[in-house]
Amino acid sequence: MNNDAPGTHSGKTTLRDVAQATGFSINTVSHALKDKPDISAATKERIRLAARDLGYIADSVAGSLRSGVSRTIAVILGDMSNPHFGLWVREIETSAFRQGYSTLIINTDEDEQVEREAIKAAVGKRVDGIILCPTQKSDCNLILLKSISIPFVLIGRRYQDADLNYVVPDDVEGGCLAAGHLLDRGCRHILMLNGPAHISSARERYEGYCKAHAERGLAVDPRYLLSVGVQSGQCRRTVERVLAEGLDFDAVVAFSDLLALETLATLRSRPVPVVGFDDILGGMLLPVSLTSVAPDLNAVASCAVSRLMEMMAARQQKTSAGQPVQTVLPVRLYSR
Amino acid sequence: MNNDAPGTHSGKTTLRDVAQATGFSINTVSHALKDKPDISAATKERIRLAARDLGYIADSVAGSLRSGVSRTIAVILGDMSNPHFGLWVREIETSAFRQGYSTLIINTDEDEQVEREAIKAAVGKRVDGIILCPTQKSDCNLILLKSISIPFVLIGRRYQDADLNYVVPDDVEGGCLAAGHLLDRGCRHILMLNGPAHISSARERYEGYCKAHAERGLAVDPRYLLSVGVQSGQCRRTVERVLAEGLDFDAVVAFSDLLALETLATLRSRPVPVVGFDDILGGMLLPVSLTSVAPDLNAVASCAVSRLMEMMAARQQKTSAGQPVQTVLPVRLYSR
DNA sequence: CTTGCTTATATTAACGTTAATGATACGAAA
DNA sequence: TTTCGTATCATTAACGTTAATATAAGCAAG
Repeated sequence: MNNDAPGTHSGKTTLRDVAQATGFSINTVSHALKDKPDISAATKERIRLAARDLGYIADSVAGSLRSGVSRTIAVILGDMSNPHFGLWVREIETSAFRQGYSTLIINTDEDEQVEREAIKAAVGKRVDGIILCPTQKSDCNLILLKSISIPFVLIGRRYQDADLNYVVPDDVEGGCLAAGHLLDRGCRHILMLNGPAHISSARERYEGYCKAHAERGLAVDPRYLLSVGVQSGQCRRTVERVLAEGLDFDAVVAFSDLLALETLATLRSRPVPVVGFDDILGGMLLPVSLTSVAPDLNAVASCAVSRLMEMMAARQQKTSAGQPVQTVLPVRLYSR
Repeated sequence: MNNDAPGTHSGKTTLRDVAQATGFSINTVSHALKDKPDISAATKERIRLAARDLGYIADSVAGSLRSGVSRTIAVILGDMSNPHFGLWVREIETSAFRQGYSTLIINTDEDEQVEREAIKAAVGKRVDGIILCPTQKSDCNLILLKSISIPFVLIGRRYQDADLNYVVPDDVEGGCLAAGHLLDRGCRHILMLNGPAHISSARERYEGYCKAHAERGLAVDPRYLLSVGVQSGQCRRTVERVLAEGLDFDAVVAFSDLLALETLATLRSRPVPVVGFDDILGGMLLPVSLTSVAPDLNAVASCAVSRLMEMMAARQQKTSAGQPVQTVLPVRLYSR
């Protein structure tokens, strides 16, 4: 026991202070507060009391440096103020916090360069795992991420890569449900206001859209596929352009509920059925009705967290993380 | 130069690896990569190249431990999936990231105990600053926060405490604007579906509500003040109860746009004017119209970040943070 | 009565970085 | 020539924790 220390101590309480106060060694204090089995119950109690009295808060930065684990995860995605992503982040953070993990959030604004910096920032912060909704503008950030040996799970978007872990909704089925719903109501010219083609979910939803037509022996007119930026206002302009060009449509499938609602707002006068995605109205109670295709958003998020936790645990125990897990969650059509 | 190292190296690239590769000392490499002035340009360039080739990513955990700054801030609030908070977090994160800071987000669900753990987690992670929207159920977490010498800024809610730094909208004026707008339209029995009374913004908005009446020589009937939990569905029940009880009202001021929209949905049949707060529809384009009182939400968030940055800078330079800054941002009434 | 095992604690070293300080060489000024 | 500053780089120590290892005491078994 040689905690020879300067009498007074300026800053915050450290293990050393608690050690001095109790007469135990720093290591014993550390083990006691971590509830390790090799400390007697009486000692643990004494130390815990002293720590509480001194207002000790463990410095997890120092702990991380030594142990190599930070109990922090990073969530990297386009824009968390988008309700759809916001719900994910909320669920991820809550779930992680309950398991003793902190959550670092980074918005990429769908910018690949920002995404790259975000990944580097997360790695530098020594996060134990990353949940990423990739921009998918190219796969070079994916390559970067794979080159670093940090567990990560993709959410909402995926690559054709058997090594990856991801959790996505069944977007093919989703597109099929959305288009099928409208086709079965007699619509024959369904405008698809889709997301950018580099995003897997956009491609897959269009695939489902085509499938729904094919299943009913109907042809797909490619003129009805339009790509819309996700920024607000983009949709209104696109719809107005379509109207001006005189392309005739009797229904709309939109890439998100936000776009769907914007479409409804733009088409206010003419009552065209619109189907969106993500069911963001499910949690609220609004004076609008909207049909929407969605998975259980919370399930997607918590599934991603679970898988990431498994991978992080495996890594810590130096066991293999096992086979990649690729989860495709079922979607439903909601009428609100 | 004695970077005697084992030939091969398992894990990630560290300063030592770059030092070995270039023949410089670890310290020189560190200084070069941090662009300190005491390294020659040629050396900096050589080191930068080597670092890039080796895929070096600085370990900010180690850096934080040594330097005492983590370049991380924490945002602690009720529920970031609430659009109003989501916009704040989004703005805070983006603004912080641009200035080289990472953002830790913690949802308290308005639970005081969780808030306490959140603060401790943030302190343990050695964040340089905290932006907090306090639950205000009591002020014991505020006392905790003040006892730790970490800069923090309150956002959206405040205490009567001259020592605190906060950024809030002008809620008194907001309540006054909302009620005044309805009074001027001839409404005389304005139901106020307010937030819980322990929240400062709820109290202040009611103060404004009363002020608007007083300014017009009208009395306020306290039966028209109702407190509503912020969880979804609460509002519907409250409104239905009011209707059942036969309390007569000809307008509604709701504590948030979400509550306002829920009220509109509940009152669908009877067209009662409703005013909300936060103008969350401002960024979207929805097929609903809603009158709302709000500050510039992004301004609130970026103002909080600016002030926090100032305080963190002052702390780092060991200068005083100066007088507390208490910002009350103007609000406007928007008709969407 | 020793040997060996278990329990409870202490000691040592290390994580990767940066602050503080040291050292060297070179050129300018005395 | 000597001295001293300056520019450039190296060395040392420290941040606070935890893994690994050592030590001591107590007790059971041979």
